[in-house]
Amino acid sequence: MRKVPDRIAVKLMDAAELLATQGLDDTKTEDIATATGVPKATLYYYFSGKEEVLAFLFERVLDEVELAVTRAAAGPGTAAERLRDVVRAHLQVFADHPWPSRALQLDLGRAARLPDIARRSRESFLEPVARLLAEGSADGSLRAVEHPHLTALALLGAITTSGVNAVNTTNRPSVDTVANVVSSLVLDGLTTGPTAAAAPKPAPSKPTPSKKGRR
Amino acid sequence: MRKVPDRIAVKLMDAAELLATQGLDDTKTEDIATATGVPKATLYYYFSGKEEVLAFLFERVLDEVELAVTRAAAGPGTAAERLRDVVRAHLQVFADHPWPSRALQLDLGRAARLPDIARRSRESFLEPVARLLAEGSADGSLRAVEHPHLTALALLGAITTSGVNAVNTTNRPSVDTVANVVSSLVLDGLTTGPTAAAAPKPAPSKPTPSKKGRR
DNA sequence: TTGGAACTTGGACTCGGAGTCTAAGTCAGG
DNA sequence: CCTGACTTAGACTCCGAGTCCAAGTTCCAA
Repeated sequence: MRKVPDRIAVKLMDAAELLATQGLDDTKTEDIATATGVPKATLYYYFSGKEEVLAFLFERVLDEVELAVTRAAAGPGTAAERLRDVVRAHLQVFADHPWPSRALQLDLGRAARLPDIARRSRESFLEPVARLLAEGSADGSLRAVEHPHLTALALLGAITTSGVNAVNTTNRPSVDTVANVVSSLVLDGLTTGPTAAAAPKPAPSKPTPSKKGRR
Repeated sequence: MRKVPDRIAVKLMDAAELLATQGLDDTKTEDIATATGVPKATLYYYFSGKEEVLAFLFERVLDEVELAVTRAAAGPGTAAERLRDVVRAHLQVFADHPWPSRALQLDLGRAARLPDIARRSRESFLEPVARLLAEGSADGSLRAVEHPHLTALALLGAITTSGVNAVNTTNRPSVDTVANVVSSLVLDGLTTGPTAAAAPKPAPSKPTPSKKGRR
């Protein structure tokens, strides 16, 4: 893939709406050409085909994510505060590029091969965040986690899924709303105070057959 | 789509490995025919094409998810405990069907249209879980959340992403490991104790420029 | 200024594979 | 048996991805 001129790159980001609404394979190369105003032959001059166009979008978005995440992770404040920033920054990228984000969610496997996806998400998100978790454990703002990489992966899922799908609901919530929901989910947890949380497994926990009566 | 005989359904679940490794469009209908032993003409007798085969896999997996989630949510114990069960049960379904799960992650947009995906995940997961959150707030085992639906969505992302991708790493972690990571992430949160968590927004929070010194 | 290299584009072409169709079966149940 | 649902091989159509080329245009370095 040759270096894509800005003129074309911008138009492609716009044309992502097509890909997001129709899906990649209901979109002919000609459709992309028509929608962007970039002729088919020119597209083939820069890309090996449709999929590489999607791959290009993928890279673009991921580049922004990487930048945003790295920046937020390196910011001021405790690790916990920076983790909050990371969540918000990541969601902001999706909000800035709703169509490419959706197109990627729907045709992820055609934007890149699995090893590339794995590598990219590792470098752009998982490792920075795993590092942040370690720092949080060191500065005391976060508890130590046994599997930082897996934890980061779960967090990535929470962010991407809520980020991409929130765009799609009838009354789209603001980035701040989504960011708060996710942050509060992963930082504060769902259990009430330390009471329940502090006791992960006090006993084999019989099914608590007693207090059935509600209210 | 006619009712698919079990004989064929089983073979298709197996052939999902093809779809997961090559992707749907590097897999010709003939390949599926060869891999499953079900001739192309027979496939077309039951399905309108490749995509409907994937859609069939999609439905199958989602049916199991729905069953597992509903069952876990209706089990005994506090809402918090049941939420833990929901996480584990959902992850177990992915572990039981690693190939279909991966195929779906990679070609989600070809397995179903966005509205269908939204509806299915709403019915199978989001609503049961949102209900569970409400119950937890009622029985005191979970704190009240402002956006239960969004929270459930984030949780769904955490589960699916970690569930599908954990399968793929070199040393695949056990379902229990992943379940514990996710549960502890969303139930206990990442912050240390109630200190940080208890103060969501005490003030407009200036960037805390002071305590820069670590340790 | 000029030469050439990189870029741009229209339009014609090939070709693989999705999906259709048919006709010859097989099988189950009434 | 007879009927209708299912099964299958194989030939066929047709769309659209990707190739190719030739005629430009732009840009830069010598």
